[in-house]
Amino acid sequence: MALWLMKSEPDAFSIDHLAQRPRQQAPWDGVRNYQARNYLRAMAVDDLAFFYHSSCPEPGIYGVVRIARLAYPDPSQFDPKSEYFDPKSDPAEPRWSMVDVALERRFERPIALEALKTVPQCSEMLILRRGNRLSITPVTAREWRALMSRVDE
DNA sequence: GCCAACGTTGGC
DNA sequence: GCCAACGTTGGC
Repeated sequence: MALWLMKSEPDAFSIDHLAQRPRQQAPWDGVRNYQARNYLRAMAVDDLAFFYHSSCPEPGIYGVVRIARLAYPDPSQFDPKSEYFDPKSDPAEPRWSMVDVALERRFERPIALEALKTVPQCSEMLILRRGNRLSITPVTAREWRALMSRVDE
């Protein structure tokens, strides 16, 4: 089983939005970066991912989601009215993928970015790298354990 | 294929 | 709002 971190601006889509969806499940659409897309396609059902809020007053990890459906074409790429519309994507060979995620756990106390930076086992995390803009990144088992043990303290 | 210009991201 | 970082675009 692989572990991930998925970033979203909470104004657009937050862990609270996910919690309000039927069955607390939703498509993770709008990824328009090739490397992030490749990570989406590498995900397996039941992989777990941290849900990270960015561009907000308190950036950080707000909970955990489970991958509920394997990557499939993101319909918004073909919708001219969508902000994610991509006129260059060929319906015969869709360029952009998405997965479905289901809420696994919402942290009572989120792990703030500020706190994340102080965890020694997490010093190599991609999210902490200056200028990193990837919205989907792999997380190691060691990083995962270190963070989950903080949550459960 | 190079690379400058431009747009976007995201913490602060 | 600022600014650094980085991906994408497009002229050559």
